[in-house]
Amino acid sequence: MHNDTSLRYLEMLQYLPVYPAKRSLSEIRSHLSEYGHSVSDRTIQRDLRKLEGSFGLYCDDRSIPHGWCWMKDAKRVDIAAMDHAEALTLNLAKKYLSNVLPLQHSSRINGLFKRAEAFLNSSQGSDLIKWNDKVRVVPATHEYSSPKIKEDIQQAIYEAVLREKKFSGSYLSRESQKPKKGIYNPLAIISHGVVTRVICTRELKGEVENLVRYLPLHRFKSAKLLEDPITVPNGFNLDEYLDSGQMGYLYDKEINLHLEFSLAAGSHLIETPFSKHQSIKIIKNESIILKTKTPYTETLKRWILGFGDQVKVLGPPRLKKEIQDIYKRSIKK
Amino acid sequence: MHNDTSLRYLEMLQYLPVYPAKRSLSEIRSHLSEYGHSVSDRTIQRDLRKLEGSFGLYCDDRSIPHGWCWMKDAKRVDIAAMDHAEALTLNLAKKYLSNVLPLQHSSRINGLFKRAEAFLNSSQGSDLIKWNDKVRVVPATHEYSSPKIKEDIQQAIYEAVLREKKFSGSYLSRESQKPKKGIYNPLAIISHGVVTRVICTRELKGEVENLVRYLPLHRFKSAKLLEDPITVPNGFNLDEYLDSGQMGYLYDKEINLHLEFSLAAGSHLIETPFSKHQSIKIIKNESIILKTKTPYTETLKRWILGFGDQVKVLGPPRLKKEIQDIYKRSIKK
DNA sequence: TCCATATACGACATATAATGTCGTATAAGA
DNA sequence: TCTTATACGACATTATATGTCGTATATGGA
Repeated sequence: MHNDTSLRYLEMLQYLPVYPAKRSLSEIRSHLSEYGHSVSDRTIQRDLRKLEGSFGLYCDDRSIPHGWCWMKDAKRVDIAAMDHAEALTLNLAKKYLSNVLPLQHSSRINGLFKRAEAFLNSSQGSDLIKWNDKVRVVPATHEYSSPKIKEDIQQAIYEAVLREKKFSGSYLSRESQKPKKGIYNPLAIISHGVVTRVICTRELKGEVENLVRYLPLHRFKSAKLLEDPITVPNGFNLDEYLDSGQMGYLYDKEINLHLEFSLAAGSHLIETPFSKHQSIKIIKNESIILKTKTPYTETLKRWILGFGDQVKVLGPPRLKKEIQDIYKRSIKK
Repeated sequence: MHNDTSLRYLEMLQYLPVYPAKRSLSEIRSHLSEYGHSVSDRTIQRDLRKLEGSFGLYCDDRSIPHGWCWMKDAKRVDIAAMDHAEALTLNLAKKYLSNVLPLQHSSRINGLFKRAEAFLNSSQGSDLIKWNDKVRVVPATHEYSSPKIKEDIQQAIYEAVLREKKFSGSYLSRESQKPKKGIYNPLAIISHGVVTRVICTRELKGEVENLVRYLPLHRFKSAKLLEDPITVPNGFNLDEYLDSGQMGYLYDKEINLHLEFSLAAGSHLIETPFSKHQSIKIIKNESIILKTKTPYTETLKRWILGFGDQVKVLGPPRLKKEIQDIYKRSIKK
């Protein structure tokens, strides 16, 4: 016999699916006994009624046997059983994120991914189907290898950011040979492609520098949380800082972008719009005209350049000239 | 008085952090009483000892008061308390994924994200700090708006893929005005940027077509899982299919890419390598040479073009010519 | 329509578990 | 060294959990 009742409760809660799906007494019974909880039917029925209130279970009693499940908005739905769609989504998410965020260290999200894989591997997820041959993430843009970040460093800096505490650390800048020790005032975390950065100011000899830096986490060789509250530079605001283009290489806060695509290259805009407020016009099945307001950033420039001769810049004139100049310089090389 | 013991157990389990961190008796006591479980100290101590074995808790008894926590590799760590680093990571993950995967429908992952936000909002996550002003995902590539997919359609198709069952559905192709009904043999799911596709064959009048299609989920107007097992086209293999370039517009399985970057544009390769097997050479602080083997895909071409005149293709010759031709055509426009 | 079967659930007796209390031992910190 | 907080064994006492039985009722054949 197993330890006790509470374990059985958990096993049950974990076996019940989320709302539209449901489980009957007999299913629950055989699941439980499979896991070493052989109890009478009556006990199971009582268990369910007891858990119902505290966990937000729902009992479909329109027919017999009743069908039990979690309500969709229950607080602790995360305990509930997986279904195929969810397990697959999680697997995609894992593949997506693994190259982009330093989440090797999150035992929770890894636990979730593991559960999804366990589900997919289980017979419940059907008879040993090679699901792994059925899911792929094909990158739509080039994927760089992501830099390694040490768990304790990430931990310390993230905590410092959230608790608004300073941290001491040694940082190896691109130019120098050996790491430099210092005290940092962390202001925010920015994830930018494969690089995660901490926005911060540095202190030298107790004097807070005015310069706001954006330092990649992976260049820190050590970091230790301090208990002193941070000093925020006068009037610092994250969005303003980002808008000022320190990171995104912003050229202009808003331009009226006007592009002409070849039909082949532009048709994707019909289903996956450039932005929510784009307007497109299909000309005689020959080309596609895109008009939209957008900030002019380095990212936008690269996006346009990536289409090569499949796109022609109609406006604004400044952008048109800039792109043309790039082409001219390229040819001369 | 509250419902019962099991709830208190859960509350406790949820309050304990993962390994390096730990909680003492007094902390646990006050947390519990805050949630309406006012019990004697002895009871708490007994609870912990009882749960210890079943859940893989660890008790640091080198000093008094003992410190309790989850072992890092415990089965159910997902119940454990969040910490700052994890909550922040989850919040980043949410921002990342939300534009890329159809996961509005996953109650579990949304539950997880909600828990992270609840943690960040709680006083535990420190005194009402505006954490939301401290985390941003700055897209490294242009972000399209993602097409909407209906929950039930996604559900049905994902389940069909994983259980290797056919599904019937109506599909609105780009060209036609009204959806076409049909029976589909789903083979795989591919996530490609903001577009999620199902790889499948179609059946017409009970006859399986030979053509393997890759249909975006968002173009399905309905989908219903059938119980017939799928018919897999002779010799179908997902990786071979993808390698054949149906989706990635593959031009060549492997080329010896040889590029010359300006120092400014290429220096990111030092920390975020193009791939694991790249070789780079920094020339006289003037330029950076990248050599690597890589498949030649549409994505690669766009990546190169995106750098504009900051990069010069040295080889292979075919690629060099292709890029040059693109520039020439662009200028003529 | 009726019957066999599986389920739902109230009631009750009983075994089991949970809890507070007390006593003693032992760290930690002042 | 003293004070205070914790750890934990033991025990009495509730409170709970559980199987069993009985009755009612829905379901799905026959």
